[in-house]
Amino acid sequence: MRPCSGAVHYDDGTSVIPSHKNLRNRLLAALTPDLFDALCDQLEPVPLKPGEVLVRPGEPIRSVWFVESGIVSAIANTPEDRRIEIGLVGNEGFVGVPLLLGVDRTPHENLVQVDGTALRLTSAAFDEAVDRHAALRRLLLRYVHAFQIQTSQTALCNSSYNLEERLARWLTMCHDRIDGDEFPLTHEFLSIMLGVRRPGVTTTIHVLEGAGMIKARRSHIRIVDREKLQAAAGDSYGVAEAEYARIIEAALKDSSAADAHTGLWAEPDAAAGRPHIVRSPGDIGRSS
Amino acid sequence: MRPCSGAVHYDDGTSVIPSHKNLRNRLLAALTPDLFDALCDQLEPVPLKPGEVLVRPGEPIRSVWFVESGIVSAIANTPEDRRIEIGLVGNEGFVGVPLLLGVDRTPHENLVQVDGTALRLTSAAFDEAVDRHAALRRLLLRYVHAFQIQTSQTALCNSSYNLEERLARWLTMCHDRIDGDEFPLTHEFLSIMLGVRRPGVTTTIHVLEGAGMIKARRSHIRIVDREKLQAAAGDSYGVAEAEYARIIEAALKDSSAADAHTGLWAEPDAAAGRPHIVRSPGDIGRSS
DNA sequence: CAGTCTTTGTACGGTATAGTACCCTTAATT
DNA sequence: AATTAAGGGTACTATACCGTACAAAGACTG
Repeated sequence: MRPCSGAVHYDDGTSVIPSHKNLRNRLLAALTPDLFDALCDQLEPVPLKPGEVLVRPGEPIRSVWFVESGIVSAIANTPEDRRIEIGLVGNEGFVGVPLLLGVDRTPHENLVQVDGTALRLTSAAFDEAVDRHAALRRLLLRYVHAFQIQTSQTALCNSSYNLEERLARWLTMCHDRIDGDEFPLTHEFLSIMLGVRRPGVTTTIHVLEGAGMIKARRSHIRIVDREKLQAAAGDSYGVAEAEYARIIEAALKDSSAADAHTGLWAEPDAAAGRPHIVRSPGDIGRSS
Repeated sequence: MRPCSGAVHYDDGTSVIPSHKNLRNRLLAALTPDLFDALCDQLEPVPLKPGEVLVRPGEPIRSVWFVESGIVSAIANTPEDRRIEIGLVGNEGFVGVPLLLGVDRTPHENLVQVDGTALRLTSAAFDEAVDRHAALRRLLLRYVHAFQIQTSQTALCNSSYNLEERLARWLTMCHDRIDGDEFPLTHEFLSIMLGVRRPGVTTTIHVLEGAGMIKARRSHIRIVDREKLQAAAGDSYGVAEAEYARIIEAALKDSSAADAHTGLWAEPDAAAGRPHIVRSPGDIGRSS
């Protein structure tokens, strides 16, 4: 197995050369080692800094990012600059979906929310890879569907769930995408994402905190009782996560290990060299 | 040019055998005659009846529908049966996007809203066609992007525009997808689509009617002043429509007529045998 | 340590929409 | 023509959230 072109530096000071064995991105991990090898040389490990804009509205998308850690927001906006978050991307997905669909730019935006790392592929290399490898293309297109469902569920939540439920959903979704139980987050930022007033976020956070679900520090939120938090989200959480599990993860279990025909690898996590919590969205009731 | 396997019956009593010359679906019309011919035999003209459910949540999608006339809603829902519309499909699109993405079912629903006709393709025939014809696949994937933008904009609207703007947007979008200026529509139905109370729709319709934008009859709404209506929608209307124009329509104009490489046909409307209004979404300020 | 900026806490009136109830009109059915 | 159902109009209170303002607390900066 060939090493990739650079090292990924983790928060704890360790760094690794990405290989199929220590991948944290679940899409890449689902590829067969052969297929991953074919991509490996072109994948460049890059840090994701909070506030960094990966995709700017109306400007050509130059790369795709397979998120290894951290969280990236997808944001819709209007000419008069109203904005709202329409989806989250963590290590279960990738940023740059329009390129896969043959579109070079989009009116939307991708913004790093929680810092981390990604494996970056130039648009040219990506185009070539999906053109050449049907298994890769098929897998990523399934992810497009999953993301479409996430967007739609966000739309539904924004209009028929109250702020408490939506905030609980959002925090639960973040929790799915990070290691550990705490992440940096200001009320101001949250208010933009959820499309509500900032003081509204403050008081709602107090409600969740009062119920013992979370613990808020300045610029940080820690998930204390994941189960309760998810219950507070109600049915606003779950549909999109179940769909991801069905079409990305369950599909892997169906195929035999390293099935040459599908090009997908059956048990990515079993081979993971770096220990990390396998945080499956929809893994309901997981204890922290 | 081979005729298709059946006839399409229009409301006015006429009926035609679909061919590339009288297509009303803008995606199919964008294909080269050669490519359309290859599909033609498998396209079955079917009526779309109001209330008909084309895609049921969680059940296998058996066909795709290229809409020729009428309007189909895409609806998101939760287990506890909250629902909201996340997009409209008319003759600019097709129903059954998940199949293109390699997914056989979806938690969402597709419901006929305004009656019309479609050209239906079985999922097997569709799979084979997109597998064989890269030009078709590329075109339809671009539509997936356009639809994703529409969904996202809907999400944005639902949370940051008031009912009057959203209703104006919705009616404008319907107007883009029908012939003429009137379509059947109950307040009850609208209230479900927009995720609001039925009486709220009634009073808001009165506002738009009072401003001379629309005329409401029992179960029907007629667009009287499209320009004003669109202005009332403000920036809630336009982003998705501009994106469709950019990636589907503008892309056609860039390529030369019947460009064998792209497989797309440059000027579909120039060859249209049946006269109909070319109603381009985003054709701002068109007079009725 | 003082100054300054960011983030968070709190308050208060204002408004859009929810929830509900009830009645009237129009259309379809017999 | 009488009956029934569907669609639409109106009214009332309730509430979730907005807009705004301002102060307190925490975190950097010289």
